[in-house]
Amino acid sequence: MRLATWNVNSVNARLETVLAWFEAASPDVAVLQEIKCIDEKFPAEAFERLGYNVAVHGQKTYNGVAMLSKTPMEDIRRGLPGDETDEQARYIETVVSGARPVRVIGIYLPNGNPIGTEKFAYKLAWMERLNRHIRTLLPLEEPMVIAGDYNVIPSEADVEKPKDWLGDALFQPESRAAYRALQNLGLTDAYMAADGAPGGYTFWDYQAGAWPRNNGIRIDHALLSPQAADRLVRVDIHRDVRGGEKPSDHVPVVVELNL
DNA sequence: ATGGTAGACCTTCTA
Repeated sequence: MRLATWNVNSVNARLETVLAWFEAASPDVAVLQEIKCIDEKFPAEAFERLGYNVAVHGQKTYNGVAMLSKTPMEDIRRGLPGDETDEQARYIETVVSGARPVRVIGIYLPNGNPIGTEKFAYKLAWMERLNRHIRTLLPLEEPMVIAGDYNVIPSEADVEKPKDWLGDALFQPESRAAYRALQNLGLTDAYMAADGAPGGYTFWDYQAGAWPRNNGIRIDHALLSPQAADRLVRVDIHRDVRGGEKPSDHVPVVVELNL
C-alpha cells in the first residue's frame, strides 16, 4: 500500500497540477492539507473519476484537510478531539479497508508563528491534544499512519540554513520536543526509518528564491505505529514537483507499506 | 539588510 501526504496550498487553485500528479503517482491513499475550501467546494468528482473515495473536513479560506482512498473508508472522524471550541479544520481520521485495514490520520498542524503569541500557544496545545488522542488509539495495536504537514523541523539535518529558522515556531525547542514526545509514544518517523538522507526537504518558501537556492526544510512527516513500522518498505519525497508549473510550496511524500 | 511570493477575498490575514 502506498500512502501520500501533500499540502497542496489550495486544491482548487492547483487542481490540474494535483490531478496530473495523482494520475501519474496513483497512491492508494492520500491526505491533503490546506485545501482552503469548504466541503461543498471540494472537487470530489474529479478525484472520484480517478477511482478515489473522498472524505473532506473543509474550512473557508484557511486550513482544510481531505482524505482520498481507493478502497472504502470506515469510521471517519473530522476534527481533533479535546477542545469543542476549536473551529479550525486540521484533522481527519479514518480506517481504510482492505485485506489489512489501516487507520490513517491526516493532520495540518498549526504553524504557530509568531512565537510568543496565542498562535504559538495554540500550536503547542494542539500538539498536546494530538498526543493525548494518539495515546487512546495505540492500545488498539493497529497499523496506523499519522501523516501530514506537521509544521515542525525535527532537527538541524532537516533544514538547509538552521540560523534562518532560530526564531521561527517551526524550529523552536518546544515544537521539536513535542514532536519527539509523539515518537516517544512508540511512533516511528517513516522517512528516518527508511534511511532518509539529510537534505530530504519537503517545503521551499515561495519567497527570496528559496527553491533555486535549495533553502528547504523537512516538515511533512509520516509517523507509524509499531504495526505499520514493521511493514515499512520505503519513503519517496517527490521533490521534482516543486520545480513544475504553478507548484505548491510543499511537495508530496509517499510512504510504501507492505500491507 | 528585513526584502521577497502565493492564495483567498475585499483589505488584510495566513503562511
